[in-house]
Amino acid sequence: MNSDPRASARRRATGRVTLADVAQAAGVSPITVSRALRGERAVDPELVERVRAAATRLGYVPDPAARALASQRGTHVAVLIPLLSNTLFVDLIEALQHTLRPAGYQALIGITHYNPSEEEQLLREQLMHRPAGLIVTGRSHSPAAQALIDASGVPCVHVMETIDAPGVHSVGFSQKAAGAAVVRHLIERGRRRIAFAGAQLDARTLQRLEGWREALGEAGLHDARLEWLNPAPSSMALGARLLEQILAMKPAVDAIFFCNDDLAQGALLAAQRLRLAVPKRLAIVGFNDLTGSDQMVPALTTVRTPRGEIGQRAAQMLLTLMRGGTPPERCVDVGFELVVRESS
Amino acid sequence: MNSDPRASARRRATGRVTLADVAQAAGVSPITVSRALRGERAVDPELVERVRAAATRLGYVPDPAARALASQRGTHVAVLIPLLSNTLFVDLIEALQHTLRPAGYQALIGITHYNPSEEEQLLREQLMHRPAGLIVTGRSHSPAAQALIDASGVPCVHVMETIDAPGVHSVGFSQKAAGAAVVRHLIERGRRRIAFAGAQLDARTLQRLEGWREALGEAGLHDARLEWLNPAPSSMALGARLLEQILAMKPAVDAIFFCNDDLAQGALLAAQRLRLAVPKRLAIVGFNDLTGSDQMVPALTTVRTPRGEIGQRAAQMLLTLMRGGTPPERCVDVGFELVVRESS
DNA sequence: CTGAAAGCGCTTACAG
DNA sequence: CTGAAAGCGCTTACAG
Repeated sequence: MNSDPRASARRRATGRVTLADVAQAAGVSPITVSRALRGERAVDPELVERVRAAATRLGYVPDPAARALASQRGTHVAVLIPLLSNTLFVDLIEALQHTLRPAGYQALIGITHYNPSEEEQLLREQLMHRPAGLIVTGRSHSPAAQALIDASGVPCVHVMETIDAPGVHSVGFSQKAAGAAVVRHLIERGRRRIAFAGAQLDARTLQRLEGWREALGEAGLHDARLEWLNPAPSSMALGARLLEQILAMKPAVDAIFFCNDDLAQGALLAAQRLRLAVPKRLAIVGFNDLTGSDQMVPALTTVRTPRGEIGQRAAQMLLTLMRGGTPPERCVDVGFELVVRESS
Repeated sequence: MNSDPRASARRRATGRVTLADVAQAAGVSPITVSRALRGERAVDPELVERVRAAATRLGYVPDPAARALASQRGTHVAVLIPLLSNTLFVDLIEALQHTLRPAGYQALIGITHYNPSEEEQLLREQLMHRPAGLIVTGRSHSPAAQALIDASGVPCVHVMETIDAPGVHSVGFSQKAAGAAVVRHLIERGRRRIAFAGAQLDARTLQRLEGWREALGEAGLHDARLEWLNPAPSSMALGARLLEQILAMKPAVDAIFFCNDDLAQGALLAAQRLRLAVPKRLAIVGFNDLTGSDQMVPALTTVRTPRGEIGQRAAQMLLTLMRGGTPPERCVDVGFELVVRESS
């Protein structure tokens, strides 16, 4: 409560207000200030109050670099996603930041482009910066990447898929079950020749394919020639091309399940150019319920994937892990929702 | 050149290889290692070689936190953009990272949602982390934000617009000229009642509007009732709604310039539902050449904005600034390109 | 061109 | 529940 500025806030050469300044102003030791401000360990409530007041009065702002150096742990969370051009991941990022920022963590975004070696390289870079936590899309691609994560000891949550393995934390949904749900819906509507059109062929696409296979198999409708797999990146243009290829099949298909909405949107537009009646002659279903799918003509049937909820719950789980706690569940399934519109 | 591991790399408690270890192995002082590795100041080439070799041999990795603490400057660049859901900014981010990462900088992305107070809040947070540099979309919205930037002394480059003001660095193009170019194209094609449909109403949208006004004014075709401005976020659904509203006008319009491609795409789909002949009865032009615009039926005429080049050149300019240099130009104009397709 | 000293601002054990 | 000491790993002036 000293009002002499020289005594209450003796500044360093940098002009910055430090922990020591706050300690002096509050009449306690620096370490007590540190503990009081972080809420770590038990500190006399009255002291906490005094410290808080002094910190506010002096305009104290902790230095993340000093904290990181002393604690050997940064204040940011590294987030590895395949792409930013799929709005799926944009929604995920927004949700993550929404939960992480108020807790004092910055998200550092790394884009892997679905490339295992880029993922590994990014992981190496990010880990060098000692992140407090890690969010990774799906299972790591290369064993080397997984080894890096394990060796780092940095808490990690995998998102988008449910991964039920010891020591692995994940938030997502069953991509396979979602794929199967699409097929069952189409069968219910009387479709018999249901093609699967996949691009990129990343792990999750293949899991949806697995669901497609299983559901068709159970109905006795599976035919391997109905699998159209293209490793090129997913895009509207590719969807248009896939549609044309699949239409050339004999016997004709009566439905196509595209592994992502952008493909399905492109196919819908191509169908228009070809004057192909959707859903009358051909049903089209997408995946992810991306922007614009509800605007298409006809509106696209798809699977709504709760990436907002995934981001939020993954962030919460990571927060628990970073504080040294144990999350209630190691593998959280947030489910999915089939959105039936006009195209099926 | 000591091969005794104990002597050549005496580890700290953390097990980390430090500058001191490298110094000892190379037989020089730590500060010389620091300088040799950073390429700062003149160091005897032979020593540099020895230091490099020792660092490689020991697997030395600099600690960003320690560097940040000692130098009072972080190793990351804060990037402020309005949204990630407009792929425009995704392309920008990718280009920025592509140039920044090899130079050893990490991009920290802040999303302002076109909200000045969020921008200010983010700026405050980011600045607290002492970024090495700053990338901001357009002119800062609030004077307070600009003041924060100026006071911080952190090098800053503004992107997307050309801002020709003293002390301001920018890379972009003239949004106004681009808006005018669209209008001139439509006039050339014989259109006379050309509406402007804008959403979000951010600074750059208003600059395009300015170009629209000017070009129409010069042709004696301006009519204030042709301005349709909606502050809601840009989306396909809003584009559809705007189209319907504008179609109700009397006398009828014969062209609409949408300030962003997603609006135009939505309008194109709505036109299909309404069985409105585009471009015969109505020309539609968008802006930014986003994903899918070339796939629309009819394909969308738009303005291709070189965000990849903007990102790359802005990063280079910032790199120069961060190294204490002076970029050759303070305001770089990368231009734009009218892409005439089928909808106009 | 090179180095010894001091310091950046915080936190981690270790005591009490 | 609180604190004195040491240290995290680097860089900034200041000398020479």
